Amino acid sequence: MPSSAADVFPPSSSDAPRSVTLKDVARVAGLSPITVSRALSTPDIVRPQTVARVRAAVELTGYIPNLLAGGLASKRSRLVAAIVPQLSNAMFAETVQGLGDQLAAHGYQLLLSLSEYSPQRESELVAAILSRKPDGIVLTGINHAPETRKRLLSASVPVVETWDLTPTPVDMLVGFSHFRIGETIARYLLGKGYRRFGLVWADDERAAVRRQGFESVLAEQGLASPPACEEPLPTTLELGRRGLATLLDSGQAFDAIVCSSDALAQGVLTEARVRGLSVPGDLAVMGFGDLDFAAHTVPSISSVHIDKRAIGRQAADALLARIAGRPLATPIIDVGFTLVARESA
Amino acid sequence: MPSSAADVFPPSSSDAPRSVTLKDVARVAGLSPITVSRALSTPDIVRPQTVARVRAAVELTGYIPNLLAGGLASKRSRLVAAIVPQLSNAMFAETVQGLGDQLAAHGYQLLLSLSEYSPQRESELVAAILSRKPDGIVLTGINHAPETRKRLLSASVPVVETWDLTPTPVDMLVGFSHFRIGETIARYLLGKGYRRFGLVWADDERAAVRRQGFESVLAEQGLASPPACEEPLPTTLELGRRGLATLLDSGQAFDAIVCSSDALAQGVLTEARVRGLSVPGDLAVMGFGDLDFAAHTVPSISSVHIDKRAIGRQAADALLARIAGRPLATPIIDVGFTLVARESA
DNA sequence: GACAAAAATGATTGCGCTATCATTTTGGCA
DNA sequence: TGCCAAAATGATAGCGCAATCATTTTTGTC
Repeated sequence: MPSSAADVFPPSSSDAPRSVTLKDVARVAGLSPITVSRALSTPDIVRPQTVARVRAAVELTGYIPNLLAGGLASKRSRLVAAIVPQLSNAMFAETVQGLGDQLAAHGYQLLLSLSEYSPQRESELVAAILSRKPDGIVLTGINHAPETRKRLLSASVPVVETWDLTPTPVDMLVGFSHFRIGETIARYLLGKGYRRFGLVWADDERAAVRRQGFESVLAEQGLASPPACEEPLPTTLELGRRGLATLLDSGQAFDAIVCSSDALAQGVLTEARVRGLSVPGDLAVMGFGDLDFAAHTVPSISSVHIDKRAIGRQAADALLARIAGRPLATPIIDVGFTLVARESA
Repeated sequence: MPSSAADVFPPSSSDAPRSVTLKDVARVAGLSPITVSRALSTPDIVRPQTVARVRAAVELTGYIPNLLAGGLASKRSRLVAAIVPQLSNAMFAETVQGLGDQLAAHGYQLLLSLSEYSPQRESELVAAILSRKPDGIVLTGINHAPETRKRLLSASVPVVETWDLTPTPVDMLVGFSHFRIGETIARYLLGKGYRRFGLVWADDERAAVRRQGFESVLAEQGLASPPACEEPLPTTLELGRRGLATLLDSGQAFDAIVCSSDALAQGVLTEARVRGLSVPGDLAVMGFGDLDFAAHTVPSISSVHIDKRAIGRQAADALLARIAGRPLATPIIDVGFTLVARESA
């Protein structure tokens, strides 16, 4: 039962009690504000009994520090910002989870923005993010608007690019080579004797690089680029089904379908079953990402494993090290990948 | 190829050029800082030609406002914080996506924290969040530590609880009734003639309420609480398979398996197929959440549709209205649910 | 117990911005 | 043209905290 409208008017400004500040705590504790500040942020340089007095006063007053003020004064915001294309994509959701967990474990908070795969949008987001003076920034991918790069550099804030690999990151990088994944998949499938490939592929930049890697190996063997069905993002089981349907209905013959994601592969598996095609007997299927279901479908999906969560965790570690002034062994971390051969290919 | 260690030492503080401030822009534009501030935040009360001069100076200097300072002075941070249990759970990822999109469209940024389903952790996160002086807070669920509620109220910040329903929210609420979902599922399945139920159920608080709703209807019909296999979070296809296996191996007979999520249902479907059980012929299967794949598996999964993204969007709208001082029609928004009958049950 | 060194605490100042109030400029109208 | 109200711009102060430097207290040593 909704309450009356009167209940939901905003509180008038007068009834918002002025919030408790350091000064209030100091008064209650009988100390100077700066000592209270130290007792809370660097208790090791304050006498234990003083710290105890401060703790008691904090408890009594219900004091919650104001990080806007603290950040302004100290130039450290304890905030890390991340931009990912979408959260609807389980891959990035995992990375954000890893990033968030690791940051929280070190007292940092996460400011999250979604770029929807648009460099233009990313550029605006970076500007908005920089206004919060984050201690670090995590980006997805390595292709940014020129403006983005310029802004990041002039802000001289630690940056980690993720989910891709380049010798020339803006600053630091935690990722892997999509091109090599494409090559690896091609060699694996060729090695198993497959020759008539079909692609069910998402329309994204990193998937495109995997495709280049894949086709480069085919080219070496004198094989032409295979027919492909391109799908929008985010990839789903439905799109995978439709992708296979489109390929098969084109009248061409295939012995292996390569997908740019496990969700697509699951759809291909489903459509194949509906059409009475056995996998991998009639048709092999290859996925990418090794999502949680890949190992447990029937048949299980051969895929490429990426430690999605570790990307987030290591990005956090790289930033935290840089913030703490610890030197990094290397600014470029290649988390690698593993082709996981299962039943489907 | 990693560069040498020397490349990755943190920059010394001396080479970080002092960043451009409002004062710098004012000097370049030949105006006072406060006029520049107005030209940027409330251009309608500044002469167009003055705004243009400011714009030019901003462009020239590459000025990026400092929202820490702005927020401290104005008591408005343009920040909204959200706490969800996990991002690995596609349900919450969708809600966060909806929330983030809507906030971004109105110039707000999202501070995201993960509680891992722990009220204790949630309580700590709320304290940490309040230090950033967010203009609004979005929580998942309605059961919070007493400390949490106290902190939120004394901060007098707009709050939206989500994903559940209660007549007594902390402030505002956007959700739906889990109990009624349980009842609805029970009535639907009883109506189709199923009587020998088995549950594959996640160990979470809201799922538990759906189960109560389900069992309450069974009790009305004089039916006992069905056998259940409890699974940890997040739910996966694998856990669904294992759940059905456990139930069947217990030697009992079932005509319908009810799952607390679509991922579990997909696993049950898979395990049933492996065991040669036809769905819904030998065994009906019911999911929850209507994830993207539910409509496209074979057989398709009967489920309960929740507009996950709308929860985020409407939570954002409620906060934005409150922040803008607009009265809300009601502080409690029930987004409802729809049982979607498909092939599996 | 006297002294220096070290540890603990305090006073002042400024981070960069906006609220508030004061002043100047502009434009409309007789 | 002159006057007044309205519009535009400016000066001042303060948001809450920590960096910096100054002062007081404690500790250890002979």
